[in-house]
Amino acid sequence: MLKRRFRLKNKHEFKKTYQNGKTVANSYLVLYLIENKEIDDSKVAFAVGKRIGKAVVRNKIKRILREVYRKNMQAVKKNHYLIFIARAKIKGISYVNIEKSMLALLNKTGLISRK
RNA sequence: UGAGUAUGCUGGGUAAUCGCGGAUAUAAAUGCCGAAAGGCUGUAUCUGAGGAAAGUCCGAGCUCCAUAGGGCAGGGUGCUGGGUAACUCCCAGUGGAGGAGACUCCAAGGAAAGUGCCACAGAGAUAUACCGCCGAUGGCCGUUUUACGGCACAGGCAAGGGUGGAAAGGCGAGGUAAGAGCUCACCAGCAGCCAGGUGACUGGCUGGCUAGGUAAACCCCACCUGGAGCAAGACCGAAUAGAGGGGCAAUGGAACGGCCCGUUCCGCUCCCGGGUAAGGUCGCUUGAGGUGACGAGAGAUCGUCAUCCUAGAUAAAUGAUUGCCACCCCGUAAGGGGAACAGAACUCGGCUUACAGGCACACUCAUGUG
Repeated sequence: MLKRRFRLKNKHEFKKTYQNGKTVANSYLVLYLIENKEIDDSKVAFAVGKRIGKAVVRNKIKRILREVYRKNMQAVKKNHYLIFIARAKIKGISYVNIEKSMLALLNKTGLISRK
């Protein structure tokens, strides 16, 4: 899990990101993204809807997403709000594939430099 | 040994690295963010999901609405006794149903208060006569004429057939023209009395002879029952503008689960200086609490003493990776694979549903051996 200051928490932050943010997606994830120069770091949130599965399944996916983000957050550019939304296909996907999927989205938007 | 019945428990262990929530301690700055409330960092130690955390189906605590009030309506429960804070739960019994048995299951008050319904079939479903039986009595006819035979007209019957889940207790004997509780024995059912039991009820005796089912159909009877819920609710709190307390008067409106009562508010006036949204803090975990011993009880459960403190998040922490041991599967082996149902959200007591494995104890039936 990330520390609190790297998490997106308030309603207005969510609202702003959903309404004004850019969107990119692949088959497992959707990413909402907006730049905010008022903050020093980037803030992130993960949404896993009820369509994905029962509580145990959803928790598991959230935790994997957080873990993947945590490992790669050094490379992510600052001053952004990010929201990752899990899509139905993500069920049963391994840690490695989720990591690939997330990195692909971050590359696409230029938030991290391609290795 | 096999098949089964019932009860209780368990729901991998251990170690390492990286990471997160909470508590405590400590350090750094008269620091940073914010209007304020409040929050932010490092280190150390401790601690961090379940038996169902689930479904949200019952019952409570707690909070606010009036102190939760009265009547009606509505809703719930429904054999007996006990347990409990309470229950629709639990325990022990009674009655009924099922099973060879251990044992299991039951929404188990009232159908002679009333009403409704009982499809199809069938003549008829609280009511009948289709087939049928009889035709003693009365009628008609015949003859060998105070009697007998015939007809099946009046009429009698409900035994048999047939229909049905169910056809006016069952079965046998007597009885009769044929029949019928018409009479009798036994059985079932009903009422009364006696005995036993706290009671549901059980046993016996006597009597009159018969009363269909259905109340998770309306209904009757007895008992219980106010509403909303932690997004309850309390507090802190910019902008903007409102709200709280006391007194007064009259009729309308609104609110308090539906209606009636009842209560409160809306009006005027005086006083006070405070209140709302986003946001934040509290509520928030010490409780009908766990564990052990002893005692009471048939049991549910209760009492006494000792001891322990065991998640409190809020776009919501318990994750990722790996080693060893244990378990299951595949394989001669090296080795490979697997591990259920499922994630706290105010807290308890239950119920229900889901569930890979494993353990303990009691009992029943069958078979074998001694």
